[in-house]
Amino acid sequence: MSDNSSSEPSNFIRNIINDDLKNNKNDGRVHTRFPPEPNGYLHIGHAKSICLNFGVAQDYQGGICNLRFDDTNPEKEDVEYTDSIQSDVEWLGFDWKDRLYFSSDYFEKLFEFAKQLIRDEKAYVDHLTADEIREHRGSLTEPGKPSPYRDRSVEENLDLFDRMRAGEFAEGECLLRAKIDMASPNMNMRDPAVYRIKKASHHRTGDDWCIYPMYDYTHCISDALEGITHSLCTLEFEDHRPLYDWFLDQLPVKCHPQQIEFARLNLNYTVTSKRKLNELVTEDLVSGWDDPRMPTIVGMRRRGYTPEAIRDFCSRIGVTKTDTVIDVGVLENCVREDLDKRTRRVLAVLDPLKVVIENYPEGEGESELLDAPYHPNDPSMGQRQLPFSKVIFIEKSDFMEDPPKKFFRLGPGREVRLRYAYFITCTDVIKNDDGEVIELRCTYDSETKGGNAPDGRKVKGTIHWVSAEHALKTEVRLYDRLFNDAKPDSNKHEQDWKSFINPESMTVLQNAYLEPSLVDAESESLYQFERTGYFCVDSKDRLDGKPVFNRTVTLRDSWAKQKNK
RNA sequence: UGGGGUAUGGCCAAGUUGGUUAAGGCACAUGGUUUUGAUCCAUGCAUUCCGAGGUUCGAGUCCUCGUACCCCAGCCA
Repeated sequence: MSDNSSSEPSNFIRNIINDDLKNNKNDGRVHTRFPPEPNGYLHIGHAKSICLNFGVAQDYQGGICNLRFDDTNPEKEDVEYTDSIQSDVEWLGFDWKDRLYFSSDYFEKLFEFAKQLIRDEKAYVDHLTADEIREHRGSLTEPGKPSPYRDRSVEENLDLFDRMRAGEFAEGECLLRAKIDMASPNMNMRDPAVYRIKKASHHRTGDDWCIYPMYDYTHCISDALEGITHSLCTLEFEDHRPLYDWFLDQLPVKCHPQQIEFARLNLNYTVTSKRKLNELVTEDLVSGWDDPRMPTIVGMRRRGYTPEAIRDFCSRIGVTKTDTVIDVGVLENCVREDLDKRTRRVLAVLDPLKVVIENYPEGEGESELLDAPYHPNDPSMGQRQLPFSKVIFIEKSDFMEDPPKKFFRLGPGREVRLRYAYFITCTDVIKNDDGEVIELRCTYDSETKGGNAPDGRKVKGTIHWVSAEHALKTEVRLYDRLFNDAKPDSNKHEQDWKSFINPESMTVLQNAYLEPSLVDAESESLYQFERTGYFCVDSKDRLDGKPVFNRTVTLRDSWAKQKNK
């Protein structure tokens, strides 16, 4: 196995692994795992962990990464989640090969190990109630007190534990605890629970068990059984490391993985707590886990984010132990960067303004086809033909009756270029009774076909358009950030975080006119609508058989900045 | 003095055992190219590394004392 030689930036975890390799620790193996609990959908925060665990493994020759479900709490878990998680990890571009594991597969071994702990007088069955246990635990500044059941005999404990498994006790009546140190300054070491009674059926083991092992006990042993070398987890488990090590030190396992903690991902303007995401879904504040505004993998996918962009994002933000908040703009920028090179450009008018070209031939069938490349900087993407005719639509925002000095677009008497078509000059403005501009009259210069004037005259603005008679009219959804506040997830907003939901996070346009080539756009396919943004075909909804488009992200807009000055 | 962590520009983040000019990305600013006010290209952007002392020829890197913030009292993970 060789040192990390990829282009991935160095980070403290890679440095540790490099050192381990140098010292021939773990016989030169690098073996990680991604260990989600199947109790919800994966989100951008998980993507960071996935990219780290799978990424680190694949950058070392022979390195491997397992997918393991930490499924020790049947009340919260479900196959819906084991399925979606696998599909998400796969979509992100990672492959666990034949190494799909479940902690529940180790239940029998875990049970035997627990008996070993009892025999070694390292665990006991406690009959205190949950409240009593809390009282005995002490506080952050005061030591705990031992349970009166702490010194039961090995025989009694063994018997009681067997009877727990046999279902002789009610939930909460008793539990198995590790016997460590009730006075430890580390709360996790004050005789933590090892097994509790839950008369719930498990999504994989059904009703085989009525006692279930706790995370701390299960996780380290699962890692050891799988031969994991580096067990990467988030910072809040730092205090659990002594316990992780304690269990493995007591038990006859040959492998003792090294737990290394890194900071979880925080993104501004978004929430990533499972509880909150769940609330958004159950309270119908969004359309589901895959609502394009959700920071879930399925949501981002439906929004048009690509695995490449998400992976790039994860590598850009780095891996450290510093508690930070990443600007969501970084993610959006990764998406723009990836989409810029991979999408075909098309013309789409989202907020239409009718334009009649008065000197263009009139009548049925009076139209022509204009060549238009799919990507100005990448000829290999080919081209299509755009139908042009007397009546077209342009973007309302591309016309101003009284334009400021730096406005390059259309105005009374002004000339602009219609992309890949002709120069047009606005000759008349038609308004309704409310004074609202409802139609423009223009003339075109037939010499400028394709967009260049033979006389060499220049035009400042180029705008997009769509032929009215040929346009594909369909639904386009404009998505924006779900929250207005930069920190909806902070403690301060524990109560009112939902009040920061951006009322304009989704705008449905029923009146969008797209170039006709888009009728056949495939589900999930990505485009750039020139001058407005990147869009993808929604994977679920259609409108009268026609594709519906979701805005993935806008284009950078220096004009908008200019305006705000 | 409960315990465990973290502090490098607006946001991230390199900085292998102290060695000479503090990487890179994002953002921002300014110019150039451009039939997308997009892309692309160029340039600029920390006399300073939470603070104060100290060691040293030399410290972001070592020592001391402070300060701020995060995590921990589920039979959740």
